[in-house]
Amino acid sequence: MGKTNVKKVVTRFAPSPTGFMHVGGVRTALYAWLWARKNNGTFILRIEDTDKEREVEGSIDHIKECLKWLELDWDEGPDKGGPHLPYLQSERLELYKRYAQILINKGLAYPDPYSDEELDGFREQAELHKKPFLYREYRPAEFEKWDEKKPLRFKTPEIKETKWNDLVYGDLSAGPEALDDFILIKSDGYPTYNFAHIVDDIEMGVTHVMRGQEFISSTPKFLAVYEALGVKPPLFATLPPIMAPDGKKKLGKRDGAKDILEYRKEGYLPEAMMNFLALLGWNPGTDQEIFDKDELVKSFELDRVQRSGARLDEKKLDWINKEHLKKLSPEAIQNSILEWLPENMRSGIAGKLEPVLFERISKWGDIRQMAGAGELDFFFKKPELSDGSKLLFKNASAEETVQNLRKAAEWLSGISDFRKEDIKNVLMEIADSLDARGKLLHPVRYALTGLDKSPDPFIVAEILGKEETLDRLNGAAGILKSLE
RNA sequence: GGCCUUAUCGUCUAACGGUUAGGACACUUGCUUCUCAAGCAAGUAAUCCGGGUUCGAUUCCCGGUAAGGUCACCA
Repeated sequence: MGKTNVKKVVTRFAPSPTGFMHVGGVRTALYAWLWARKNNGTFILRIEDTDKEREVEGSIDHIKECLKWLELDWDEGPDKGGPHLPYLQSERLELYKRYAQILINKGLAYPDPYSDEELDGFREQAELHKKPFLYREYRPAEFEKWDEKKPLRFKTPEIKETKWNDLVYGDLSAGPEALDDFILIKSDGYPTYNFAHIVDDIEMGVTHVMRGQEFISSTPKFLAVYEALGVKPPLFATLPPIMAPDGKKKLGKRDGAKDILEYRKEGYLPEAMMNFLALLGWNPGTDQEIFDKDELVKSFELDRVQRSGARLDEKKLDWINKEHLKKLSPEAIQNSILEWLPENMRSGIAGKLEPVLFERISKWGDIRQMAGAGELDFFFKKPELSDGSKLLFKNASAEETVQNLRKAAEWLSGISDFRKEDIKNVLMEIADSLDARGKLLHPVRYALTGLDKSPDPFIVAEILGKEETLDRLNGAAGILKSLE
């Protein structure tokens, strides 16, 4: 063994429990997890619950549920323990006060004497003069003693330009405007994010901090605190923003960001989601696009993380999901079919649906719209053929389509054992007598399912049974007839 | 408004300063199929603009422009 001077990699995911998680947060978690796993390091889950106002009940469970779904296992954190207990910031208040005291003793922290109104006034002035608001310009000449009732501010030791290195963005810098006397401890006794995360990252030995690009502008403040504390800062890896699918704005809950667990409901595989998220802002530099978990861990590199924002493209997700579905073993599909079905379909007819789903999944990699979006409903109730013209195949006339549907119904009624093989034979026989198979098969499919795209009409007919099948075919013919 | 970041097909992206600017998704077409979202084959489509450095810029520098972020007792 050589020297082990190289510090063990420690990363963390530190969400605040303020509601559901969307792809943005989960991608940050994924990258931190990938980097830890790739380096045989430690991945910590830490809950940053220092804002009592915004806290949403159940969020912590939700966060854990998301990580579990994607199999992002944490080595330290809630439910798991570890050498740095507790992992909820709200239970670490004494620690933050201790660190605050260090700064006070150095003369680098002081209580804020101003009222909210006074501060608002300062801000208005700044805006009026089209200048950034800088609290330090109003810093009191002499510091009072902190009574723990007033907010405690950091006294920026030196106003200067800041330069630092980022693992993703390279050399970064910011002007002196980025430095200000920000709040360390709020008047309610809780620390701010700006302070708490630094203390915890130090205490927990975090070596790599991954977070969104919105933190670039506050990094100079963080660095000033590290310096004041006399601690070497960790390495920063800033992640590019994820943009909303339509607009150009950063993806946020307001503009339709989805709860990540919605995707689970819609039938996406966790591995597909992981694959998709990994590629949203990173690429391996090869043509490979489909990765399983192990391949991702192996291939992931911070220096191939993208710098520009990426738009969320669900079409790509669909494709990746399909590729993963097609790779599933028959056993895995078999075991999962019932689970993927909507709850109201799991009993009764579900047994009959299994082969349909099985084929659909293994051959087409298709489950999402089948089960998730309720497009299996046609098995349970007659589809509404609201637009009768959709029964027509390309340039087929209504008249000939009515004839074809009637002929199909008539011929099918002659089958005694209503099985998909015979159904297919009969229908194909009629179809082949026409110029285009589509002129028969399309209207039959649409009459039975109300969909352009569906499982094959033969097995659908078998499952529906003879009576229902004939009923739907004749019904569709009737609708068309009335359109003429 | 200050500070900061980013900029290659519609989208995600590749390209030691030298490539017919590559791949994937989406789209279109053909074949096959079961009419289909699978498969196979093909096609359309991009270096934001203007200067500079260089024998040569997608690539380096400067300036515009555009987009995003940030200036909270939110994280």
